[in-house]
Amino acid sequence: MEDITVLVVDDEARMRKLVCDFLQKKGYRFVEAEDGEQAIDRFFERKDIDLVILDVMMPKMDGWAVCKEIRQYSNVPIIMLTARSEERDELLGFKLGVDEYISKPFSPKILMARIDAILRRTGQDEEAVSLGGIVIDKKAHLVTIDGTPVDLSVKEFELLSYFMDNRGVALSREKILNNVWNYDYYGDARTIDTHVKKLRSKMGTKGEYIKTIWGMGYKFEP
Amino acid sequence: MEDITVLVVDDEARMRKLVCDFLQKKGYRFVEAEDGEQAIDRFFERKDIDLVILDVMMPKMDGWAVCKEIRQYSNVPIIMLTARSEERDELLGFKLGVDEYISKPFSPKILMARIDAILRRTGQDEEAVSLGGIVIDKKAHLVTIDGTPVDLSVKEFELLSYFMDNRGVALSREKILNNVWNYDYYGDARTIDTHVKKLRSKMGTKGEYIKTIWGMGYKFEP
DNA sequence: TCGTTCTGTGAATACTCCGTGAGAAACCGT
DNA sequence: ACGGTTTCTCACGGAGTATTCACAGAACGA
Repeated sequence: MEDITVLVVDDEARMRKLVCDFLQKKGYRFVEAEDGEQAIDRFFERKDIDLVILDVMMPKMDGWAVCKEIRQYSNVPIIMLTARSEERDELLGFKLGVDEYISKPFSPKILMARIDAILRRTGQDEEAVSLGGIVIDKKAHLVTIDGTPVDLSVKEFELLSYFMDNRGVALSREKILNNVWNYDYYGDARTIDTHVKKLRSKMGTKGEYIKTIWGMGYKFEP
Repeated sequence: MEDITVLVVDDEARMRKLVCDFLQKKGYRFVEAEDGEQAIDRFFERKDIDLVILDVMMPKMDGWAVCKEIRQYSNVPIIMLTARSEERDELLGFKLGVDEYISKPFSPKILMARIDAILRRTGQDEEAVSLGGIVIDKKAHLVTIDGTPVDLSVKEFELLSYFMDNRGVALSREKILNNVWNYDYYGDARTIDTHVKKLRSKMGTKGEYIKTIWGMGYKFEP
């Protein structure tokens, strides 16, 4: 696969190495973190993490806490590594938005199979998303509306992309800033508005898909 | 478990009945469609379908086409029923956004287990609270009464949300202020009344669900 | 019944938030 | 370095909302 980056979080170096070796063999890129805090830092530093593999038991900040924090701002798929598969933990995890569980010890084959399945399911390596006549091809960085290509800047593209990944969901400005802009970006609130304006105008009639929710933010709804 | 509606699409009446019987036993509501076109109609007629079970082989419009069409506008989970599990089909399906495959013949137990798993995973039974014809979807920031959407301001939305989370509980003005407004808000007591008034009027007949408790506060009771 | 207390209501006011355009700043390829 | 493009900032006007207030009328208790 091309350019899929996986964040591997585990306090045991041996375990990290094991997982990373297999990831490398499969052609994925990876980033390591040895505790929860580092994981959060790494995740928000880089904006291109496509999948997180997370150990539950860790010093400083355990896997649940990391998961919760990440979920505040991102829908990135998360695989949890647990020492044992306890039913209770699984329920907690589902609430927090964990996508998959693997209990140690596991065979790397299983891990890789799950990774593939999740990426396929969440469409990280999908070619194009199509919604109500709007086709957005992340890989080609191309957008067409009803067949005719639309010229978007990078920010506009990312904004539209974020909207389309979250259709029907009310998105606060804060959330949009944290996802489309850098995590630590503290700019003017009007910035988003300006980009939304340009997007809307470039989208023609379909610009109405981007709805304003007064006092709240925006929502994309085809 | 409450008020989950499943759309069952299959051209064989026998198969539909089999699936629906089990759905009913599990307490799910269901809608049937016997071909692709009907499926699309049913799906967009009602806006409350939480899950689609879709046969691949059908006259007029096959399962793939239905899936593609639905995916243009909705992220609803889709389970595909296939005659055989062919690798190629699975790949196509994943691209189209199919959430799960089950190949015929299958045991109803398996089907039910998958349904539960998917609903849990996609969290369709979270977030949206439904009471007496009023559906409030916090994620989409959307309220519908008997199917028709109602336009609420943010404050009204939060107030209704608070009421619905505390149905049957007598709520003092102080409590409402502390929960819906900032806890350091020291405004006029009439403020709440005004908002309740607007809420009631926007809710039509269902406005009566918000009952006044004289000398005390309000209570929401569908 | 009557007075008191509390609530419903409509209008007026104060306020917050959004859309917009112009321009500054950063970025990029040449 | 230069010109064009993209991104960001800012201030303003208008739209939409929250809050206040005064008053009428309902509920309650004596």
